[in-house]
Amino acid sequence: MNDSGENGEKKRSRRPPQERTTQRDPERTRAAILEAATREFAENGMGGARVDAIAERAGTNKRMLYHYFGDKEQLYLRVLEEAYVGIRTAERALHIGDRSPEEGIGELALFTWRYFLQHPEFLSLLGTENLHRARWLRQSVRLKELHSHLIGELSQVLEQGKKQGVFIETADPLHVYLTIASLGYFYLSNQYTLSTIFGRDLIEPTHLNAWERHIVHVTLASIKR
Amino acid sequence: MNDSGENGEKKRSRRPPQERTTQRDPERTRAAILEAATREFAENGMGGARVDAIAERAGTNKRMLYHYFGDKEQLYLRVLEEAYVGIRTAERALHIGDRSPEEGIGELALFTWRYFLQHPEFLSLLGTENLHRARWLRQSVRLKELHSHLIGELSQVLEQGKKQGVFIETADPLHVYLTIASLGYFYLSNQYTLSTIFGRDLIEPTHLNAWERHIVHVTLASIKR
DNA sequence: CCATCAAGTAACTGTTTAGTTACCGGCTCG
DNA sequence: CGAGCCGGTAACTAAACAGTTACTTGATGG
Repeated sequence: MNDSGENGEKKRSRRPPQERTTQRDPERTRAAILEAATREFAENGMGGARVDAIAERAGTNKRMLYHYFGDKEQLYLRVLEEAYVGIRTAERALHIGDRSPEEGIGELALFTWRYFLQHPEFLSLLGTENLHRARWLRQSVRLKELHSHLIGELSQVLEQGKKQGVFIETADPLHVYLTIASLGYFYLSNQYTLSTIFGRDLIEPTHLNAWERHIVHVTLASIKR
Repeated sequence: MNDSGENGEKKRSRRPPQERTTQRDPERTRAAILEAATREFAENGMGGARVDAIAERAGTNKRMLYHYFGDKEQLYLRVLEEAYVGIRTAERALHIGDRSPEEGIGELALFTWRYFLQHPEFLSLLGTENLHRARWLRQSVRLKELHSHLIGELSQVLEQGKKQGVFIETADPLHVYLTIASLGYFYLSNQYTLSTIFGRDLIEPTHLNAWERHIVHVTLASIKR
């Protein structure tokens, strides 16, 4: 490229002042990148996210990002994995089997709705990943076993309800979970187009509360005898 | 097709042979661009879609695309508008008020599910548009009035059902539509991540049929007295 | 007390991309 | 018939982008 020439004894003096309080902290830098990447990917999708923007948001630069995560795709996969771990971990803490079957299902529905409401970035990441037909998620080994627990626990609650005669015999655990997730996901992730075409602001607290009650009502109505 | 002589007398001769059967047809070119754009935007989102790819898919080139549609954003909005017009037009042809209220709602649920199933590009476009918080749809004037008809007709059917004593008094038209749309949208648009994490191929005909029955069952169970 | 290594910075590079320009040729209407 | 318009082509350009390189700084164990 270029050598010293005029301005100094060293080979290349590209270095400006550097005012930054440079406290070194690998863990913090790593975490900052992950959090910044979560927001950037959630807001812009995989294709729209900018590596420069992630580095800037994290208060660091691209070099560190590539150092810790390899490349954009690997960083994205880490973000996605962490998002799944987040919801499944919170879900486990519910212990839906501790109450009556009806209460247990109602509680799972409430939890799912509220988690979606408080974590819009999770919904957004799911949307992006599905646009790409789970291209990155499929490569993840960590995620597969994380979900058998959910279906297992839900299955037990349903069985108990059937024995007690409160649930119909055809109730299926996967269907029940998909019903709950559908009603929460669609309402929130599509709120912008829906609010526009129907001329009603779906994110208003009144409407949010009404939909919360609706989800519990629909879920239970579909499995009660 | 080909000119004569030396071909070097003009100022600048950038022109290679040109073998194409150049039949001029503005309407066809326009339609081809729109269809190609629909596929490209659906597959890659607004950020991931490539203008060059659209032109190539349409069997034309970028110049024509900019000539007919202005720029990438305007083309995208046209694609989105056409997609909405498509589903709402097909929906109107149903005339859900012609049968019994229960049959009418069931039919709307079936129609919506099957339309989603046959038009994956529509679901994908909705996802992209919501990622961007309806940024482009909000600019559309054409779309607003298109949706009042749907809610109006649905409202009438529900009222009739309430009078006949088959539906509960609290049934709300927007909620009923959102329920139907939720169950179809989530299952299909998230099929890739869901199939991956639950280890079950949701697109298999057996599962599709089961979910179709489930949607009708849930919808009616949630409003029947 | 210095050799070494990890954390960090910013400028650079090759490629891709949206959008533009220079040019071509068939059809129609005066 | 011929002028000019409109549908069409391909090469060009400026900007943006993912990923790399050249280099600096601070801490620490021998």
